[in-house]
Amino acid sequence: MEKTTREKLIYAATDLFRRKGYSAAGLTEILQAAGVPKGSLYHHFPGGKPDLALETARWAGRYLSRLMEEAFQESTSFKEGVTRICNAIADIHDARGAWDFCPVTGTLLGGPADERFRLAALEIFESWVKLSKTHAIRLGMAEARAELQSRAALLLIEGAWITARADGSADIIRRIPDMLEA
Amino acid sequence: MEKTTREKLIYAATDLFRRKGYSAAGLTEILQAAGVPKGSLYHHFPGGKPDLALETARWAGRYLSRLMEEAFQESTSFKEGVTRICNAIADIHDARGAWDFCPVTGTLLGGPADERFRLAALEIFESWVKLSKTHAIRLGMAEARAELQSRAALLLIEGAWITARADGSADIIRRIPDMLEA
DNA sequence: GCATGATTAGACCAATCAGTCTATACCTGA
DNA sequence: TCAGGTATAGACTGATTGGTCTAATCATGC
Repeated sequence: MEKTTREKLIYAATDLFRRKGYSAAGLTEILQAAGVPKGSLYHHFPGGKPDLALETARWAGRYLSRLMEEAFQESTSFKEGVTRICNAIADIHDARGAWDFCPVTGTLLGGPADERFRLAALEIFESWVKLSKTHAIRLGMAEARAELQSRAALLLIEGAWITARADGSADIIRRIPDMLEA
Repeated sequence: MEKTTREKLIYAATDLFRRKGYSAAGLTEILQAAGVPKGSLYHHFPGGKPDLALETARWAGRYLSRLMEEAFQESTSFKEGVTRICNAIADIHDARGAWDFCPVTGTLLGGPADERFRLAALEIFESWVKLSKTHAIRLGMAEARAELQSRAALLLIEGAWITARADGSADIIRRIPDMLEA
């Protein structure tokens, strides 16, 4: 399966944005990693770097949504679902040998103080909470508690994504499930 | 009390690093905000931007440690301490009218993939956990639980710092105490 | 095989980046 | 009042930034 130019750009950008953040990741650097000339970037993303970042974050957001959906589908309790998600994210960290930002954080919130960026990030975060809450209720949790637990899970995961970078280890991510009911 | 040049630089850098992150905050911009010429910066911080960032993060780390220490001193339970801390942080957000990064995150983890940066951030985070854990035990919590709850509090606060930026509101920070025992 | 729009290719540009350097002003102690 | 170190001041530099522009190439329909 041949990757399209657009996909190459999004993959390379995802990688660099979450490793270095929006500002520190240079356009030339992304282009080089993608093996794509500058002209192609501005053909596919006329808005330049911000356009690419927005699209990249949405793509990563959908990727993680899928990961979460599968985790919950296989689970018989909310905690089991969160455990699967955390293990999966921690495994990604370990496999990369790098402790990056959450792709949404690195790409959007590390970028310019643009309202479009803020809203795109908000939309992705809220979609995750909604997904989690829906499954929590499906698995027997009361609505109010499902809401609070889902938001707590998001904060714990985002926080762990940060401190894991400082730790140089993904261990803290695997400890999240215990924190949810501590 | 006259502010020294060094202090002016650290204050301005703290402000800009947490608002835009290390990479996006330009040196010229910091200098202008501080009202200090370039020569002075390299006199006080011979290592340039990285030196300034390291010092800035440590200063902000101590500031928040003090805030936490006072919050716990005035409290009769762990939850009350966390509540005071969260309210104080949320108040800072509201007072600024901006929803910034945690100063440590923005300054150090938003910076270069330098080992010195990573270790400095780790040291600050760990000092916060230690402080919180000590007070949790003092307030009657068992050691293992004190450790876990303190780490959970750190993750929740760091995570909320991120999502508050997307929300454009500090409300989520005020909901953290409920999550700790949910 | 020719024409047309889509795509690739990369030279080029102004602006900005962190950092260097020299000159001057300031302060303190003699 | 002078000497000498400290600090301020900002012009300047080379590298890099995101973005523009034109030319070449590719694919597709006639």
